[in-house]
Amino acid sequence: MATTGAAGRPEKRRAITAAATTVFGREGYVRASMDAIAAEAGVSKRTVYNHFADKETLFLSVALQNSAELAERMRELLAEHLEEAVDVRSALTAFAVERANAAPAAGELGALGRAIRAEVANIPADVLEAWLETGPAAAQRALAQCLAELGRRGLLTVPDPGLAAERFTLLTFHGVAERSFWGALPVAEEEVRRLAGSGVDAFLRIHGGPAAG
Amino acid sequence: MATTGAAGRPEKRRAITAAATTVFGREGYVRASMDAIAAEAGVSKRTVYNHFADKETLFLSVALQNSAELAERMRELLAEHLEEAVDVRSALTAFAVERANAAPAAGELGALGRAIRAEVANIPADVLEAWLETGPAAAQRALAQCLAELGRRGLLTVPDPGLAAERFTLLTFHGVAERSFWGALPVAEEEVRRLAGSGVDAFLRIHGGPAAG
DNA sequence: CAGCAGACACTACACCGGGCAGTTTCTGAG
DNA sequence: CTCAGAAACTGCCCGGTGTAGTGTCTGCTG
Repeated sequence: MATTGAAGRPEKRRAITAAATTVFGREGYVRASMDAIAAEAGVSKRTVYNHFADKETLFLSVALQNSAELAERMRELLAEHLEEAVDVRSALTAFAVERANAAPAAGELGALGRAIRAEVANIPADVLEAWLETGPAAAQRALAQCLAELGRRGLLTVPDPGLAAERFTLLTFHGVAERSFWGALPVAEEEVRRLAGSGVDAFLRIHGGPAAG
Repeated sequence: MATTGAAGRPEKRRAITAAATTVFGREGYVRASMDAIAAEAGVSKRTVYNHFADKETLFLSVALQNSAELAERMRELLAEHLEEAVDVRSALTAFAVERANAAPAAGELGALGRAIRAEVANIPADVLEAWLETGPAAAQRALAQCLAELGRRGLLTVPDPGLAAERFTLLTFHGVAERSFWGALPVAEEEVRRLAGSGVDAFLRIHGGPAAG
């Protein structure tokens, strides 16, 4: 078996998960072959099966690992841009641009998310829930906390932080995600900036300053 | 041969495209098998290949056909709900709910869109562009026109119809689409209504009435 | 009758998962 | 430090399965 325990050399295991993330992200679950993953990891296919029971187990494993990394990256971006913001508009805009550039566009992290979204109907409900919880939902919670703090400091009007976070994500992020098909196609930097700016603009009309309701 | 011309009996051809839409939508491009499509159509596999050169041709063909139908359905919804609206809020809300229920959630139409989004990296650029143009982009244009008309009638403030349509779609539609993974998972009717209502609420704070900017 | 559809077998290929024998790498005892 | 032994890895193999696409003959139908 050796699906989770400390079986095998950890270094090989890491190489395998990294390779699986790359290949699953590039090809999608069905197209990705275990041979390709083994080759990408510089490891014998037999070794892959020493570490992971089967293809599905490997996929779900890297999916969960990936969602945690993605949420972590989100927390970093939040800390970098919003925690000590003074000019809310420019801080939110910078955050939105970096988020849009980092999460779906570039390799690895967001690419695997695309594979997961494509395969969602074939993922066990409990694993999917765990993925949502440690990834997207955690990211949204972190964003909500941050916005609430900005509200407390009087820079935003945030009666419902969860709702505000949802709106911010929709307005500044989903436009880019949709346009790039979650990172499958490139989106010009200029376009990202335009969408983020326009999104922040809309967001601030609803939640900006202590004047709005 | 016989990829597009009027080869074969049109009735069989329709059965094949309908079956392909169903199976591709349910299984995705890679998992869907030509045998399954032939069976679903109640037709021999040989007949499928008499009408369509290969799997990819069949997929792209139904993709384009589907996007046109989707845009048409959108125009119907717009005409039904917004063309003669008097109470903007309730009209927009009703439209948003029906759109969210129709497009991604239910079968056929939106399901194939999910397959296309999953396969986007393997679709020829010109076909993808054509799909975008006849489907999502056309739908957005129709919505923009409608919002512009509401603006002309003084019910909304719409300086840039295209931008307004983009925001409306993001706020009232993408939340549901994301939550249901573009129709792969069911979303409770109540949840749809909540998201649509909250989205319209946000939209009206930006574009509502002649007072806003 | 002419062309299209049906049924069925068939080729060619890719892939998952595992078996096996030999080799490398780590560990721990002397 | 040396060296045996265990554990992990490698490379190649094979079996089973699923699938795209084709060949071919028979039969229906306009």
